[in-house]
Amino acid sequence: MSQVVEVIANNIKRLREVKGLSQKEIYTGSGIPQGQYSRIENGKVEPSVSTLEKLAKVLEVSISELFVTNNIIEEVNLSLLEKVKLIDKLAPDEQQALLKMIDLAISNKRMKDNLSSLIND
Amino acid sequence: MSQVVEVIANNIKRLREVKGLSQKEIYTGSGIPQGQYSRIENGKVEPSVSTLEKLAKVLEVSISELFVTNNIIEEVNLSLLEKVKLIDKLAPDEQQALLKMIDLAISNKRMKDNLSSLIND
DNA sequence: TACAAATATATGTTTAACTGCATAATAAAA
DNA sequence: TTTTATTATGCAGTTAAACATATATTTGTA
Repeated sequence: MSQVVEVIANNIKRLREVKGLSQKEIYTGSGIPQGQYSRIENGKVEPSVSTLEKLAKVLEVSISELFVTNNIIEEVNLSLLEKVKLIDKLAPDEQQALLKMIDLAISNKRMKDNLSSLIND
Repeated sequence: MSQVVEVIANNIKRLREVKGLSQKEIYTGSGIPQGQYSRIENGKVEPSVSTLEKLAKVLEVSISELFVTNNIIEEVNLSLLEKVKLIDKLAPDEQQALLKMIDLAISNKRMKDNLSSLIND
């Protein structure tokens, strides 16, 4: 079974305990059958997205929180984020020009990567 | 179909396009059958977690990013953010050049804003 | 332009996995 | 031991995954 299944199982259990909820409160509150919840918390099954949605709701968290502990915001370098906000405020033509340059640099990099993989493989 | 399905579909498509990847690059790179990928990007199915895992990998994001809707990040232009993040992958000299141009454009805008406020106030 | 070939995207069908219900096994309490 | 609560499992039904096939779009060439 996937690595993620275990992560999900642990996150659910952790969140449940942190909030002082019993298993019963979770599966009754979420409408997930008890048997299924048993399998989920034991990592015996890979829950569907809609099931995770129900669980996130009773646990009062976003679905994303069931997958990882480190949020997007932590990954993204803040100054970069500020920069993005600023670019967003530029005049359309300036914005376009910048984006074109970025695209160019990126596609150029991709070409290089493809070439090197052709050579090395 | 669940609300989340649409969110996922949109996020995947957006990330793919921002990174300048074709559908083919995604489904070959992820090992997801072409037909299934078509249905996913069109929001016709609710992808399993392990499928999302594969997609997140080729898109070079965490699974949680496939779910984002109401985050602080939503204030900023998501596509723009992804694009700027790609700068990270470039060679240092190219990176610097781009960032300099961005800064230039931004400071240029500031100057304009300051001037106009001088004039108008 | 017209046509063919190639590429890209969408859909029909079978197989495998999760869900939901029923039931069983286990543990706790009286 | 009997009762009750809690957790686990067997099985039918539903849905996504995988494979095969079809449709649509793009590209190349005369």
